[in-house]
Amino acid sequence: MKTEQKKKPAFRMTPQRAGILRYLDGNKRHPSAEQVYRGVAGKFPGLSFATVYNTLQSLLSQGELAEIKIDPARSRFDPCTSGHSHLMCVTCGAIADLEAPARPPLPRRAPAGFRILRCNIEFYGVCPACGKKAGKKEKISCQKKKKK
Amino acid sequence: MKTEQKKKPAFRMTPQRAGILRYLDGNKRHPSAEQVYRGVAGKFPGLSFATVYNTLQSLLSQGELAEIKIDPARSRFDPCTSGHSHLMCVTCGAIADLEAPARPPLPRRAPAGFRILRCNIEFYGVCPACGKKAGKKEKISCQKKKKK
DNA sequence: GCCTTGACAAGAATGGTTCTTATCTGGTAT
DNA sequence: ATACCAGATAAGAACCATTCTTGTCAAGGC
Repeated sequence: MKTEQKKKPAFRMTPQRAGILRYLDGNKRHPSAEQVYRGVAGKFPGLSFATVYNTLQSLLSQGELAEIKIDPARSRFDPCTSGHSHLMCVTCGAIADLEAPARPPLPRRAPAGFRILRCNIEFYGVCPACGKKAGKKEKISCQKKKKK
Repeated sequence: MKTEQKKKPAFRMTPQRAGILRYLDGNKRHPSAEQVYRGVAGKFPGLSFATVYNTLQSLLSQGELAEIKIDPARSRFDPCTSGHSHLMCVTCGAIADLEAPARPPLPRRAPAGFRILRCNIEFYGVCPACGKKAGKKEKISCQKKKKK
């Protein structure tokens, strides 16, 4: 029996995955799955959405990638998993990093018997570019545009 | 002209809306749209999902209702809009209130030019009931079951 | 060189939410 | 009272991000 020594055939590197990894590496834009797909599909014309999702899931479960749940419309991903928090522009959807990890302020009184595991903190605001635009046009509601 | 004195024909009370309001009033279960639908449809057999969503949207824009974004699979709603934060059981999806508003720890260094508007804090954990079950069966992953 | 295992592409399926269309209703002005 | 009109409703289609299915393919171990 050699069951325990072949425990890691899990992640096989393929051209598609290499492309996805290259796209994500050092990427500070917090892309959505579709952005990853579009960013990589240029070099891999046959790339499938399923491949992107599968690869992202693999990376998530390996801890190589973080899923950011700040955008109500879709998941965004961050190759930097250092547990920082994020700030999203409610107008254009851009996401910025906040270096302060926003120390989880554990609630003073948790409901009896509840065991708290983790907490998410997300900040929302207006980015410099959108703030400038809004300043000019006084009031603008570009919420309708969905940023991909 | 009496244009300015007819400024509020906006929200017309109807039996369906009354039913939805009655269902929500004092409801501490943080129901999803579907739960609202099912809770009210008993008394209004012809009730449409669109009516539920429309009514919830009206209440949201009037500030009579809060949308809770703690559940990744669907929106949940809270008739109590007092700005408290929430704690969700990752196993069964139950949501509890945390009375401490979890004082928003504004980040020390916001990215230059960003104007911060608001922040969300959500807590995740295991509720007493699920904690007890998990204690018995040692390790259980009932994540697959989607609580409606 | 087989054979198992994981990866891939393509597209269907899922599920929550929104939109569309036609109909209905209640209040207002006539 | 009656016609009219804005808003509400029902029914279901549409939408969109994500997941699942199916069949095919390739790499590594034997």
